[in-house]
Amino acid sequence: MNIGQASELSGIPSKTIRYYESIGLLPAPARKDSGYRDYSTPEIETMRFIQRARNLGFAIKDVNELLDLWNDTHRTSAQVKALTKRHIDEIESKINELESMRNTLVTLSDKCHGDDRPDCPILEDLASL
Amino acid sequence: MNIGQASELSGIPSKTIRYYESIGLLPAPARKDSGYRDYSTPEIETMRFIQRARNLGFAIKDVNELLDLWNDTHRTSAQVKALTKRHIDEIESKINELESMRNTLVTLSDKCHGDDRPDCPILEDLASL
DNA sequence: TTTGACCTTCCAGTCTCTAGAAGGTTTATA
DNA sequence: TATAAACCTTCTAGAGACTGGAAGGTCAAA
Repeated sequence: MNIGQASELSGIPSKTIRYYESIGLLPAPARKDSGYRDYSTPEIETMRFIQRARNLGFAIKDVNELLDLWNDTHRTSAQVKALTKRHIDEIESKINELESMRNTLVTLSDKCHGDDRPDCPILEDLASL
Repeated sequence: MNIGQASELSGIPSKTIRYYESIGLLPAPARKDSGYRDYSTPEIETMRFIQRARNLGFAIKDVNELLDLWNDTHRTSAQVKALTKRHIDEIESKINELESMRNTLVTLSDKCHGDDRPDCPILEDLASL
């Protein structure tokens, strides 16, 4: 099948499929006489795997590792769990950082009149007058 | 003062100060005979303003707007508050996205033995068998 | 046959820096 | 005074993960 249909079935835009191929995340598919890429079902499965992993926030490098583990019958579930734990830890530290920002911003915002007057605690805090 | 000291006082790396200048976030400072950049106190204040805004997650474009508002005596606090609210909304949607990822990952991870066996609900979910 | 929807490659841009190269200047020490 | 160390300069390229656009080839239907 053409890249357009592969895109629809996998949920990955055609451009991104080509990009994934260019960085080696996806193997180069067969080509038709026209030069068009020609995908088959197992390749679509791989794309869906990639798409789900990306939706869970795994970096491309991690997705690559997950694909390797997926294809390795000698993998241990400990390996997968360790990779996932690392990722969870990263997500949680990002959440904490964002929550801290949000708390500061909400506190400042609540103190700001938000009317026609120029005085504003948000700017004052940034300038730390 | 030299860029090194400006960097220490503002908390912004020298390289980043030059980068901010190159994109017009910071005005080009005076130069000494040697060609070295020569900063004075008000410029450090601007840098600190920028650094605090960046630490609160404002994008460069937003920092630029905040600087303009800071320097505009005819600004209204409503303008600042609106910009801040936009930013808070963005942060909250990122937090929600990350929390949703984390919840899924934790659920899957909890079901994974994490031992020497190869079977793993995390991979199974990604492959959606 | 021609139109429109596909497909191809390649280059550039996004965002916010950061590393490194190659070289000039200043300061401190031997 | 010589020289080494610590600064500073500009420039280019790379990170991560795409996305847009240009210029052109292919295919299916009217």
